[in-house]
Amino acid sequence: MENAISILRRCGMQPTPQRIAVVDSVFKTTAHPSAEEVLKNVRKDCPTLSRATVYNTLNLLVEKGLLKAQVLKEGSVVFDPNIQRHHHFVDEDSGQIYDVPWDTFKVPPIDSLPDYEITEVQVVVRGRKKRK
Amino acid sequence: MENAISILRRCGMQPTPQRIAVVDSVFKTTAHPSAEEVLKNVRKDCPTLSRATVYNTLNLLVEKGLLKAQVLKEGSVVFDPNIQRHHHFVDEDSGQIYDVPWDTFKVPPIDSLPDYEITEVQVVVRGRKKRK
DNA sequence: GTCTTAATTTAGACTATGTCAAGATAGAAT
DNA sequence: ATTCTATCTTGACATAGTCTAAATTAAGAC
Repeated sequence: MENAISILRRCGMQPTPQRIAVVDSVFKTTAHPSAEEVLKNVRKDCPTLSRATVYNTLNLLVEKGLLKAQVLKEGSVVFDPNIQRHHHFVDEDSGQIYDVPWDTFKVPPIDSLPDYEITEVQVVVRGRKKRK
Repeated sequence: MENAISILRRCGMQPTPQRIAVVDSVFKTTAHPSAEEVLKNVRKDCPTLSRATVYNTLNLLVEKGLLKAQVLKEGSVVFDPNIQRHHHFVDEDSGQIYDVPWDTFKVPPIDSLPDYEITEVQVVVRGRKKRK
């Protein structure tokens, strides 16, 4: 993983200890954490970290395009460091979210919405583990 | 639209005035309302309707399979009376959600997750109106 | 180093969505 | 009429997220 400090520098954010900790937490996982989960994780090392700082940092990173906010599960937005286009699989029992490679599905270009600018297309697959 | 009373009867729920009003509101629209929006709508006619009754009724209808809960926008689940499989387009500015016919996309069967039971597959398209 | 200013962080208040339990109410059955 | 069950309401609670004002921290000028 790229250095947290250089990620922050790259988008013109001062690399404070709080931000470094948030970036470390969210960029080193593929678990699609919510802001509250990031807060809980980072507070283990940095107990005074405030909720507002986590939300500010994550939202700034989304604005800068280094992180993608995804609406995939009930109750909270999750954050995805994978900004290449891809699909998602959601385990409806555990809530776990997995990336699905882009070329798993052939999504044709959308020509039927000429006065809209399409910002995102993805296939969302939901399912649960079979019990044998 | 099918009669609200018969919708309720069909899934073994007593057709009380509150439930009839909720069913009327959510089945006669294609606007994908949230529970809070349903509450607000129905309260115009039935001001004593409680929040819990709306949530109970909507969740019961989802359990019975007459309504589908969709996680498509930040902050709240929306309810969709269209239970045939289809895709969705989300206007990221207005928050409006539109149904997209199933055969707009060719989604191949998913063979790569043999120990999962797939409960839902849909393409989610997001975009915003072009300003000319 | 000190001062000034700008950026950042913090705590806490606040709002919105959603759940839950306890009591009140209404219907149906006897 | 009485009982049993289903439903509804109120209000408390939980969680996600935003906002603000004050405190901290860092940066730049001198």
